[in-house]
Amino acid sequence: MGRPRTPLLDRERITTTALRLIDETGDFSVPGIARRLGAQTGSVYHHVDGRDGIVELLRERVCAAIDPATLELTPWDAAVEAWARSYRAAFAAHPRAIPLLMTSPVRAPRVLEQYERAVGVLLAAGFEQAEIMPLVIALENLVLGSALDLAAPETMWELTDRVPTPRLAQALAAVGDGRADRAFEVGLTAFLNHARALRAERGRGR
Amino acid sequence: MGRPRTPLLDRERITTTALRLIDETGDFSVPGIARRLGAQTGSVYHHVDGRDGIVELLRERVCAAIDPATLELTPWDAAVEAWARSYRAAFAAHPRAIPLLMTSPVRAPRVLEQYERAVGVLLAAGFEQAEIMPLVIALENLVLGSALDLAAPETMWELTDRVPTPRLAQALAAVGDGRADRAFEVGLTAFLNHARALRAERGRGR
DNA sequence: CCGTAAACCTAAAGGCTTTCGGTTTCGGCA
DNA sequence: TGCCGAAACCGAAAGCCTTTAGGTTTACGG
Repeated sequence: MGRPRTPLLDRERITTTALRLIDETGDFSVPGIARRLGAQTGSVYHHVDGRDGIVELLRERVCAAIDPATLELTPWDAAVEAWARSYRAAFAAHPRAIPLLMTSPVRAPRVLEQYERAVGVLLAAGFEQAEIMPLVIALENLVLGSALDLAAPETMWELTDRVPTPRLAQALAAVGDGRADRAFEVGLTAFLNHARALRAERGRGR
Repeated sequence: MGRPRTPLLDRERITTTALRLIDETGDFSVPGIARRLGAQTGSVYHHVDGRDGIVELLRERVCAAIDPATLELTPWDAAVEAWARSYRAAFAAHPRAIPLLMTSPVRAPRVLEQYERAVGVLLAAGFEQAEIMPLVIALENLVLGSALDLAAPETMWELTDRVPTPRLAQALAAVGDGRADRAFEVGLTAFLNHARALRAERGRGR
């Protein structure tokens, strides 16, 4: 025992292992990570700020895949659309991590920066202060909601014979596999059209 | 010990206690329920199908507040709008329960029936099979997403001094308390406009 | 009156998160 | 070169949780 000649653990490896566990099993635990890395449970706590700290590292890792350049596109609606797509793609790469990330506050600097810049884009586009957050939140709901649906492909609704739902079953069959993606497209188009209309209205008002 | 003269536990009381625990603390546990009801932990399992069973009872209880009559309104978009509002209001009454309900499959018959009827409304309105589920899912994302934001009012984004986010902070301040509600309104309006446009397009095509 | 089912208790297994102290190794400084 | 503190791991344990199993008392139907 004692300090090993080559370190077994570091934040990088802990994050990678946690993400792998989530991709495979849908969840992670500190003992699980330690087992995979050949260490004892307690040792993990020397590198990481508890379980919640690992979740925050996961958020950073997953969100690193969001392309920051999207928010520099012009015009503003192209930026918003590209950002939303990149945002969603990042989460779609690790669907089972989404329930974990949705229900804890965002502390990750990289993510906060992105929101800061998104607000900047909408400000520059001429939206008013008070209507910006509702727009951002609505967009976030859209991204996370459809990403969550991606996490539970089949079992979102558990149709049983006890409750007859023929039309629901038929509609589900008609849309096929990519239903979460279709829902995202529907929501995104609706959002963008509405935002453009809002802005045009504001332009007329001045 | 042994069987008590007046029962301590039943599904009704277990559900109520669980919901109260969630409203107060944000979570529930089987021992917690048992303590409140003056029983032992194990006894709860005689009435309920494990912890997941309690979650499903909670879903039934929360969704019982959705007004089924909304889906009988005409025209179709009035029905959809009223349903969405009632759906959201039901969840908003117990915001802290939402994370629990979002991440487990829906088995509750009452909820499945509602979706069945919602599909029926859209079918009757003339939408095509393949586009119905995307619409329903997009609406569901909207409702649940904004309800989730309701659950974590202040701490959704944890602004720190380490990461400067002046514009985000200002936008948050500008919208004030009802930001989740505003986001819902934005999303709902966008959704309804888009759905109406889709249907009109479909009507022209025929 | 008796047997069975219901409802509760006691007990325990096994998992998880987190903390604490002990032990070994490494790196810098005299 | 020698030493000391910090870093990194182990071992152990507390305290929580979920779930199962078996024992005990009460209620009810025949």
